[in-house]
Amino acid sequence: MFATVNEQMDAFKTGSIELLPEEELARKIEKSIKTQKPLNIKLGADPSRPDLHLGHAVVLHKLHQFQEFGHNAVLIIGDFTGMIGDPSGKSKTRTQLTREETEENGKSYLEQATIILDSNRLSVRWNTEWLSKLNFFDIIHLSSKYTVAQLLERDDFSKRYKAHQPISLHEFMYPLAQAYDSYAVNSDLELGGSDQKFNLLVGREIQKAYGQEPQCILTMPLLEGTDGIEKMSKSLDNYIALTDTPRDIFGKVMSIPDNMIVRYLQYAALADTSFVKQVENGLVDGSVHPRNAKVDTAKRIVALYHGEEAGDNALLEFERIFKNKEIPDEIDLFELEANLSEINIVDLLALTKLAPSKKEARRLIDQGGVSIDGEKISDPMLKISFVEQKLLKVGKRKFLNIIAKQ
RNA sequence: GGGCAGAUACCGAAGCGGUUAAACGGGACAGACUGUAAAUCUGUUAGGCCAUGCCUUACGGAGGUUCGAAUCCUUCUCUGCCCA
Repeated sequence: MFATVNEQMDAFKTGSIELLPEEELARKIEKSIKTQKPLNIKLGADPSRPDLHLGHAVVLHKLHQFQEFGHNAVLIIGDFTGMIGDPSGKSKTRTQLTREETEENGKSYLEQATIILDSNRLSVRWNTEWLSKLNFFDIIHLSSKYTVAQLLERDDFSKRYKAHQPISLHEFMYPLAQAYDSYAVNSDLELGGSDQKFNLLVGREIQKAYGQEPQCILTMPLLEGTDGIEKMSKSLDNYIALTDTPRDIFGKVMSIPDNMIVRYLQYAALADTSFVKQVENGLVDGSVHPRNAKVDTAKRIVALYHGEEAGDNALLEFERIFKNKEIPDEIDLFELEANLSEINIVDLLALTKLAPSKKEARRLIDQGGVSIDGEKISDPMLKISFVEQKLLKVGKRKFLNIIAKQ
């Protein structure tokens, strides 16, 4: 049933940043082989952002790998902790969510996570189950196991502290709550992004304090967003969502800076280590053109979520639009009310939401970003009849067919 | 409990009585260029209109002083620092 200790260790370490402590995990794996009992691999899900993207996928794929080796994935939906708000990596206090929001987001998270995870070897736990039962005494008891100085060691806390920025007490409780989760599910190993290292380590301390064998921790890199600088996140709008269309995934990957190609190839496309090396070297010595490497990476990522064929199609579509400046395969149709047989171009842009306001619409026209059936529009007062269907194009990638209802 | 400092557009940050829809940087958007939605360069970046101009909102909230305030005063909310 299980692969050897060495095989597992090598596989798990691949692509990770830190695995601590290694010998301890080796021992756990050994024991699991001997007793034929899978390990509990914990991953905490933050339900404050319900849209999963390729950044989350890095960790989810790693968790999936554990599943493939026969281990038990324990996905914790932080519906309770979501109401606290994880301060990790944030310079500001996070907004707290309501019960309803976390519940809904948690469900949506789960749906998206199972795009990657094998739902057969997955147990899903909502941490309200145990955290909501703790009374004030329990909480004080829990907090007595950790010190303020220890908490202030955490990078983002100490930065905020030094910069005289507020840190609310409840934020201090977050790592403890997350650590308690590890105890509650008897975690053998907790996975997380590298920014989670501190929280994961607190888990070890708390497990020990509660008389449980401490978990190992495995951290994965934080994938940069499409801007190539900040980590991928929804709030920075530099993300590629798991549920994005093939066309969007492809296009967004093409928009990453060239120096991100290798990283995306490794962590988003999950290419073999040897192949990644090969491309990396090729880019350095010039034998691989960055555009081609990027196209390949984009194709692989699309294929990962939508299949090979979708990857190929996305490439063809991309070339058609941007290389040959043709129009895409499928364009949405917008039907104008029949009484609007003639409409002003500015009104049309606002009505179709291709421009957020009429003022913005005028600006776009000014800048030469608007065309109808390939003809650039320069007069914002222009009225157009849509008795027969026409193609409206805004910017480089917004297309919409317009026709008046009969 | 007391003293001090601060809150500016998507973000960071100037401005400290008028010519400020608010410098500058980032971001975003558009254009040019390109074997890329890379890089680079240029421009734009509150909303509305019977529009070469006009109107409405906008500098934490609410009042006030003034011909005129983001800029001065009062008060409220929030935050940091120091003292207890």
